[in-house]
Amino acid sequence: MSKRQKNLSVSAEALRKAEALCEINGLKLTKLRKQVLKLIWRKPGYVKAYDLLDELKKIDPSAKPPTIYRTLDFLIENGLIHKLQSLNAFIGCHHPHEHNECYFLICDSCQKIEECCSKKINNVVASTSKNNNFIPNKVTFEIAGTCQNCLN
Amino acid sequence: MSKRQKNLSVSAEALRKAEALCEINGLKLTKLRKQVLKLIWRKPGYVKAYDLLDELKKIDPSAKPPTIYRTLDFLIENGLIHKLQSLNAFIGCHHPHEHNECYFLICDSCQKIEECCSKKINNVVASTSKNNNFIPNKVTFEIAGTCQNCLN
DNA sequence: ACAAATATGTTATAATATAACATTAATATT
DNA sequence: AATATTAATGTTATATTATAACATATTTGT
Repeated sequence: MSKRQKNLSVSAEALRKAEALCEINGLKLTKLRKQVLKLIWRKPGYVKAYDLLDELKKIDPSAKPPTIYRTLDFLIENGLIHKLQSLNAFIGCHHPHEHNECYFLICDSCQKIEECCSKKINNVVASTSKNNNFIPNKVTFEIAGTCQNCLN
Repeated sequence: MSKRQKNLSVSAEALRKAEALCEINGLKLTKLRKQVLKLIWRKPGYVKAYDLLDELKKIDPSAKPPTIYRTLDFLIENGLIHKLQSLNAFIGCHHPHEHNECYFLICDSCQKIEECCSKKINNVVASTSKNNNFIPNKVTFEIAGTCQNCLN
């Protein structure tokens, strides 16, 4: 399977998951939201908001910054995508609603992102919070560095 | 000791540490850099770049965005302050150069920041990276939520 | 004293994001 | 079905965050 084919199937799978989840949860995955989600998945790595806006404009020339940012907000709130805080960028979530704590390995060299979800990390977040009498709400955990592929 | 006094002494201590470290490492803590570092420590929580710029302008009316951003870059590179990626904000480091991995508990309610450094977290970063054949460079770990004080 | 490197000054603009209000579409209520 | 309510989208304007590019000054090394 070619890279492009693989990406297409990942994207299609993500879209199906998103539709199913919105159905179940009574969320409206409108035409606009679906288009944006599709655009996000179309790129192999992460996407920047204004790049997304440029893509969207090709479909809907009247699109403007609030169009994108509102849609991103919806997708983030409902766990369909994540914001990478250290990059001001966005990326599709591979397992929406399974849980809400995701961690990222960001390759500085090839821009690829690895989404990691580990019990160990969750435990550390929980224990760190507990030790400080802190009630966690949103966790940002991003490790930038070099991926295996780029080391060679 | 009053809150203000405490803050003053924390700030003074931080400044002394910064001076000592720059001395040792052959870094130039110029007048501008020291002023900015002082302004950062003067606030109890975190600071935004343009707020800092406004403060700096009171001392030096010719200050402009690059003045602040360049100075922040120097301070970050040399471990004297941290950038909070999820807030686009800056905060002084309590233990510059002791190590470079710091984690933050950010109270959404009172804006106070707790700087946490834990072996456990370092271990998780190391093991997560290793499991993914990833060489970590910069870690962003920020937990937003509610602090003990704000729960009551 | 001179060259090179570093730091700062200055202008302009890029990149990221939101406020505020208008309109349209979907849903619920009578 | 008509109406009210809520949710989504459209639109204009502007706020916020950050950097590029080039000029000048200061410090450091030779």
